[in-house]
Amino acid sequence: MARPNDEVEALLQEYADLLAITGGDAFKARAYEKAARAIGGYHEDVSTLGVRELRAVPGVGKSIAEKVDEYLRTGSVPAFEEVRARIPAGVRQLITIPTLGPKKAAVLHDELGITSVEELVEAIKQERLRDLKGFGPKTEENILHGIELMQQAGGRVLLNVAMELAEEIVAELSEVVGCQRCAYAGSLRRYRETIGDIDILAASDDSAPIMAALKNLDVAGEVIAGGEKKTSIRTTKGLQVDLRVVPLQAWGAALQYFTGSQAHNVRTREIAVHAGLKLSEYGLFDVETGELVVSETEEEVYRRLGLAWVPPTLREDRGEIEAAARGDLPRLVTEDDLRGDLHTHTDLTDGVSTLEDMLATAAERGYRYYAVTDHAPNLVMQRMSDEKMLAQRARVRELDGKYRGMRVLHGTELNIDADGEVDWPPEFLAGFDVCVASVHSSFGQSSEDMTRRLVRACENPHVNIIGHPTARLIGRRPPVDADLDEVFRACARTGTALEINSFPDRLDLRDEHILWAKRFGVKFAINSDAHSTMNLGVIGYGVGTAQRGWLTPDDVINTWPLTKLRAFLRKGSRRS
DNA sequence: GCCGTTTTCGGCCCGACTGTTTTCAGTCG
Repeated sequence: MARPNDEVEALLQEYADLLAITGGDAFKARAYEKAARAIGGYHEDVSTLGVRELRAVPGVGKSIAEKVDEYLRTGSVPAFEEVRARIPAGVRQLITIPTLGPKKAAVLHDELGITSVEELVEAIKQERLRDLKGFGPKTEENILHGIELMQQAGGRVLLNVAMELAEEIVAELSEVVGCQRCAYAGSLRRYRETIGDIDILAASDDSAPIMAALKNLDVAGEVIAGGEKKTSIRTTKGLQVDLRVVPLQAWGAALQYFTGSQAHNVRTREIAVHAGLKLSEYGLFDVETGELVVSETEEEVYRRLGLAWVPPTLREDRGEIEAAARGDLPRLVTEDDLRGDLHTHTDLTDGVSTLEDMLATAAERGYRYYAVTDHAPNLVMQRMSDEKMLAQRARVRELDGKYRGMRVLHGTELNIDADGEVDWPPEFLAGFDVCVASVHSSFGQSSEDMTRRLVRACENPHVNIIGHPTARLIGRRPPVDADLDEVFRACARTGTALEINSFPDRLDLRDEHILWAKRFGVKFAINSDAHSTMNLGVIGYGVGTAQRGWLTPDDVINTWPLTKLRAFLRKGSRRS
């Protein structure tokens, strides 16, 4: 399901890397990087665009537009092939080793003829790096260590793993005497689906005790770097934690800077430069006088740049800068907007908590309505039967409104089979208040078959929500291959919502797909897919993902009042 | 290579830390 945009992004990034390795104009390499990012995040499918339209993509000029066009038409670009022929793919691999960048990789290739990570390890063993200028014993050690790390870990961890650790660290550091403020920033604050390292920011006049506290954490494995303003450790499990300590008066500028993303920061700094200002983690300064303009809060920094405060989940340079400048950033959906959860399980199937416990916990969260959606019989291992389901429904009706007045909906999670059919005949399905339908098998179907399968499920008048639409498991199973344009169109046409499944290893749909689907007029349901009372809280990760997809409360059916929701659940064809 | 109510030339985001250096290049975020 590689989007043409993703493919072109990868191609341009590769060329940028190779340019960096071959030396020459560093700005040229940066221009390709910038264009790569812009195309990766561009809302239109680049394979449908000609040279003129490609040039409308920010950062894409005549030269890159022509190369992209050529690539899309012929599958190759001579300029790229030429540099590829000179720099073996293995050399590019070298720069993925931490502490080894393009300059050192070039030296290794040019001086020693090294073309792969394996050859590099061998060369170090043979002490062949000893004579190279700029390579000392510590460099060798760092390279070997970096290779080791790369081999034992994919590097990134799931959002919840990083979040739990970060909250612990923030709590610990906040206790240090002299610590005036402490918070996590970085991709974690932006709710990216996986996290490469944890960024912690603290405010204090005396950084030493806070740095020491970080190094002394139980989870601290090794110290990667330790300075007055910045300290980096690696936890015993291999996750890097960066701590920056700034004076309290620089808090806003520092938080803005360390939240990123890099692309967003480049944009904000460019705006500063054009206004005769300089933006750094210490504040916004007047270039002429060197005087500090603002720095205490993020709001002030953005305002002085002529921008509304940008929610962290939007800071990816996907149009939020322009929207902030125009003053029409979306009013993003929040966890408080959610009136209910529409995909949950009990111990009747594979959940571990009873119906009563789930309802009690849901009611405590303040939900106004809540759907119980246990698995249907076609997932044979769940041992569902008509009798069990009807008995549960009777119990649900008894408990409806008994927990703080919360309305309880009776639903099910159907299984979309390889042909797009679901469990039970229509007359039985009609008895449910809400039906989620999901793919649980035959993940490897062709794009054509999978598309037909999902569209068929949407066309079923009883299917209200497509559960975890791409069925991916982050780091373990790729998304199914389908023509998402077709699927999104079918959802919009039939009044079928797409789920944003909040489980941290799913987060499915993902942010970019949400943005994409929204343009078709699709509605969404942010669900926990909870299998125990403990899981109901994961819905916060789904909300973060929805925000990354620019969703407002109106886009999300489980923020709606129950009467409006019920009307949606009747779908167009069954409107009474 | 891109881009322009400072511009079609001359800029391009900014700073911390490390390691190998005697004043700075490379890497990272």
